[in-house]
Amino acid sequence: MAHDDRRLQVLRAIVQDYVSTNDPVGSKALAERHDLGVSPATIRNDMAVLEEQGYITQPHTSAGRVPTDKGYRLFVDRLSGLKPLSVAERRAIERFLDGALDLHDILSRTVRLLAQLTHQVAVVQYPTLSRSAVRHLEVVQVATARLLLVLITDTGRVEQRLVECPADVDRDDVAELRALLNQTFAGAKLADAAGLVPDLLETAPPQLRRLVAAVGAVLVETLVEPGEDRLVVGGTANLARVAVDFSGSLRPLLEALEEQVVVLRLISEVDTGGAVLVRIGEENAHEALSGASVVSVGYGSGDHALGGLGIVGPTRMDYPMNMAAVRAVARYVGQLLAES
Amino acid sequence: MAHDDRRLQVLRAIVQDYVSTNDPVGSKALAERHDLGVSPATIRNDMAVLEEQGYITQPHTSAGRVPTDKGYRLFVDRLSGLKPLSVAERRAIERFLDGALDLHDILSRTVRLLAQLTHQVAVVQYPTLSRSAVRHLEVVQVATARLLLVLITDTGRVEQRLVECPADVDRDDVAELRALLNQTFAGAKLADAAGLVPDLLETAPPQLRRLVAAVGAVLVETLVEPGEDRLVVGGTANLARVAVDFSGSLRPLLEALEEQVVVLRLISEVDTGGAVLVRIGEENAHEALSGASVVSVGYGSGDHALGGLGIVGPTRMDYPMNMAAVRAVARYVGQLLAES
DNA sequence: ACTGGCACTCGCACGGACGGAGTGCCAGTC
DNA sequence: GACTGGCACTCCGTCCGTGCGAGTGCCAGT
Repeated sequence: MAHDDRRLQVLRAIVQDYVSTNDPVGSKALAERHDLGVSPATIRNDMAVLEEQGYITQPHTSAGRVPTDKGYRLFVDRLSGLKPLSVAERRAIERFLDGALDLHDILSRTVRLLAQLTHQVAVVQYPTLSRSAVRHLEVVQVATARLLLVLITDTGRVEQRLVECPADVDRDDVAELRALLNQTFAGAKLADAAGLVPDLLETAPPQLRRLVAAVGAVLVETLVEPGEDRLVVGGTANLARVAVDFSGSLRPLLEALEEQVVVLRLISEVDTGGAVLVRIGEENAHEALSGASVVSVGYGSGDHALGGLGIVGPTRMDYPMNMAAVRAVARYVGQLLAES
Repeated sequence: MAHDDRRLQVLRAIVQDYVSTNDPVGSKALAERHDLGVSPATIRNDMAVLEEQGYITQPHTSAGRVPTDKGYRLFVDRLSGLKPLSVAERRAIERFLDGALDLHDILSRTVRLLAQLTHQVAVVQYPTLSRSAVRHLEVVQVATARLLLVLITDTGRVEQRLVECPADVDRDDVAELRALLNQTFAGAKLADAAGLVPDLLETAPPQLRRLVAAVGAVLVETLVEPGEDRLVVGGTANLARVAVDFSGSLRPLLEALEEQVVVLRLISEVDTGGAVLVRIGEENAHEALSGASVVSVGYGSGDHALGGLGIVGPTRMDYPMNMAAVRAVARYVGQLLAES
């Protein structure tokens, strides 16, 4: 119907204006700035309906309208695509990320890049261990009864753990252990690797048994423990700029970012195949994020995701732009990790 | 002289009161809360002198007095010691740091601990490479003409670099290279290690020459490049609590923390033997820190420092407490790193 | 050298008035 | 039936004037 359609245009216009001006938007201003082809009075009627349906609200009687979470949701789902990045922005992505030295460098550049592109807080998750594969296992003897186990994955991540051995360890045994470990695990997905440990125990030569048991235990712990999933956070300075959107108190949000609970949101979406996920305001279960939106997407090489990255900002944000930026950066990072 | 002495007591009282209340402190309140043994009128005279000398100032006529940077400096240098930590605080340090898994874990725990103890932003520098020694060098062949060089230091830091080789590499050569590298570098201070590369080139068997040259180049780069000095920052949420001290705008400070220029301040003091360094307000050359103070100290095992750690907060902070906390944490971290 | 008293200065909180932006509703028009 | 112009109303934000309280500087007295 003609009405419904125009009403959605009105909603879109409200979201766009409100995002750019931060002022509740009134019917008159709307009629002036957008070619809706109707008078303010008509727009007022549409607004009344939109308000009744819960898409917009008034901060107080006789103020302009402001989108609700539900309004942003509709806007994101049906009223906006992804705003294509400018050439300058695309070039910035390449310039920023090329020449990274190692994994940590890639991720910290990514987070700075995202923060700069979107002017929001950027969050990047380290590649999940379980989705990558073992490239190499290294064993270094650091004391007579102490080994350092270093796990190198095909995503360039390096994990290290100290292993306390039950007894003094022979040099030759270390070499043999190293060979045995690599023979067993090289190329295995980390998710599967833990399951190989029992086999390893069986096939190990007798004199290595106890050693393998100790190392195996630590290895399993390293492989399955997802608590160590690290996060890189950047751009918190951008929060100061939009402090007004958070009713003055940045505290809970900063705390949440440090607690790294946000990562749970980022993680819970890796299965979707490359779609950008937007969580708006109250949709974020966590209370500290009730005034914030999270735009996230999984990155990875090829079909499976290695981790998530995204941004956190006020619900009043430029969704089309941010969604495009997040997706573009994720794609580029995915490529980069596939190469190295 | 009696006057001078009492004037300093007055300054100390002003700093203490102002730090705890955040209100400009007046002569009457001062006389009530402290046993200075004189009347408010006398205190007023002292205050007038202190103001003339530049130790305190009035926000506006007929308000109380507030310490200047110079006033805080005098307070720190001559009027306060380090407030001993409570038993609970000491215990918290142990509880927090014991059981750390690896270097990154130690440092991120440290930064959280410091932030929690001081209620300020905490900053910890990764151990400087040049001060630590090589524990092990690992070479992993990741493609026919591509090696991954992993450097493990005695402080538990792991650095990794890809090496592009001039030609395909033989498996046996990799093993020989590994042995050669460890034989040459094991135990060497990283600062000295770069100097050993030429020797290595001379003594290497002929068939390894080209390989050693490629690896050596990357190794030198890794050893001398101090730009990679990483920083762990935490407790930024604490800034929100003291936002009022920064005239409302946290922006520059947050930006400075992200730019990691603060590390320069932290680094520039490692030579001093364990003394806590305090930089107050304008003493920090960087403009964004003009309203902030930095309390820092070097940490390390034994005589030489491995890196710096400290806190950043408003000039209006509890210096005795924060200095004590920073020193205690640095000592504990130093011990911890010496053990592992 | 210190003290009590006193006049003076300001900043700040309170409160009323005002203007403006925006709304809802209604009668009129195409 | 959908849209429009007009109108009365509401309410927020701002401005301004006032009063109060805290604090000071100075001075005369002990």
